[in-house]
Amino acid sequence: MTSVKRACGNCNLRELCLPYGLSNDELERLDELVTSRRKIKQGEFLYRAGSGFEAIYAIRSGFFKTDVLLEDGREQVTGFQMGGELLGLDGISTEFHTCNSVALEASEVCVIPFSRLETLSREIQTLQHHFHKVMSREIVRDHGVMMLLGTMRAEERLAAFLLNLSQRFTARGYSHADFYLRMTREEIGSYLGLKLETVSRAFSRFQEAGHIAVQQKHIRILNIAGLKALMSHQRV
Amino acid sequence: MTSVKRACGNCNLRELCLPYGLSNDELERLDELVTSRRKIKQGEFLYRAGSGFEAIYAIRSGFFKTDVLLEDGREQVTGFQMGGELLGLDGISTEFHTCNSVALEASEVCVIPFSRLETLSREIQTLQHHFHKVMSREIVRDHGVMMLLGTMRAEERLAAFLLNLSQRFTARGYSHADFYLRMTREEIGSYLGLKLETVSRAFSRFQEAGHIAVQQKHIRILNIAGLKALMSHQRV
DNA sequence: CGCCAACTTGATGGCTGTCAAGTCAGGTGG
DNA sequence: CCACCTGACTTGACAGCCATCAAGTTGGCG
Repeated sequence: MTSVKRACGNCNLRELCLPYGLSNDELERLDELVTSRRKIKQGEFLYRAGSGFEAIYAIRSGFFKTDVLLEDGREQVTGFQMGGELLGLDGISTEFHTCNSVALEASEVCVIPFSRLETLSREIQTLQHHFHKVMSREIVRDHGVMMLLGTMRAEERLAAFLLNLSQRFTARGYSHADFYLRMTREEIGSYLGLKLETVSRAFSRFQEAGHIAVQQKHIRILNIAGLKALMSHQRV
Repeated sequence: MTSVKRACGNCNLRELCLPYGLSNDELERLDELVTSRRKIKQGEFLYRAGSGFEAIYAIRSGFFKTDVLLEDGREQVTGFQMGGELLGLDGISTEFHTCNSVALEASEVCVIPFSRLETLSREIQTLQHHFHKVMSREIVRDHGVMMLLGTMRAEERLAAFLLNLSQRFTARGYSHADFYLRMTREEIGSYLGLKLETVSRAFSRFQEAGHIAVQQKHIRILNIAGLKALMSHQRV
């Protein structure tokens, strides 16, 4: 844990994160709340299913996955998170986390003590409303994943996944067409409800079709329209 | 629309709904906010994807489904909702609803104007916290559906679905083992990522195995342990 | 340099989708 | 009151997508 001054005011992710829309005065009050950061090494847990819930976390740098485990060992990756996104919202419900959060690369998060966030959002309407929007956005995102898992075929799922990543990298100022995957094929597969071999085969077919260039985790998107077209095919 | 006094104070669903945990004084203040109700006939929309968001809705009686449509016509049912549950949380994010909400039987909902709910939850900490819990619970529920869609086989999905319904009926004072489905096989299938024929076959197999008795939409659970056991089988 | 995890590719099989035909139940109108 | 009609459901046959099993390749790291 490290402590910081001006956590949010100086953060270049603030437009993607909790401080969105706050005035300078309000930002300062949020800064008083976000006083500690945590560094997480690759492979380490930010929190585990079953652990007590006290804070939510804003990703300052790095990349995470969240997953749920069934008693029999089956794993479902529920999401991949990057800078500016919030982690831990699942814990509010029961005061315990219900999923695991694992860093897929060396990362740093801002710790946001939840009860203090609630206090502050009782005082700052903008903050309150934006927080509600963030939670709602997560629900909408989850509906998109259900759609993906419930109705799409393997190649559609992977195309949707790549387009989603591309879009989020763009929003953070990175290339939309050239990026490194932080997760393994198995983790992609778990997220998409597929086996790693199926993911690998789909990558290969995309490459053969000239839609992307794959070199292990290095992805270059060559034909965005081609990927988008893949998603409008009905299940035959 | 009808107007009411003492909307929540007299409602027997209040322990399952938004008023949970409020004092009598606080309940009265919530009652001032929940002043109108809406009756929805079977098959009618409570709201549609794309329509403006102004309020969330608490189900006073009846049964709903929510679904998302893809441009090419594919439908994903994202949930089935019953008394005491909140509808419309998806709309907070963008000020527009992102899914459709359809009554599966004649229903009645309490209209909760959202901006007024935010105002009140800035004043009543208990309400604020409980609302956050409800949103978080929805996120956790969605993760459960992802797990179901991503890792479970057809019979496991249907068993999980029946057990979930049973549990929710129990919480509302109905029989856990004898109930009527409000949705069609096709809607169940959409929710579970299966085709209606597969749902129908799974029902038949459950019946042959003596786990349930099916007569169209009338379901009797004969062997809960048998259903639960179905869910612990690894994908072969 | 060697080891290991991650990945790719091929062969095969099974679960579930698809297509088709038939059954059932509820509602309407004569 | 009953015949008819329609939507919902069931059941069977078959096929295809993806999982499984297996073997080989690549790249990173000690």
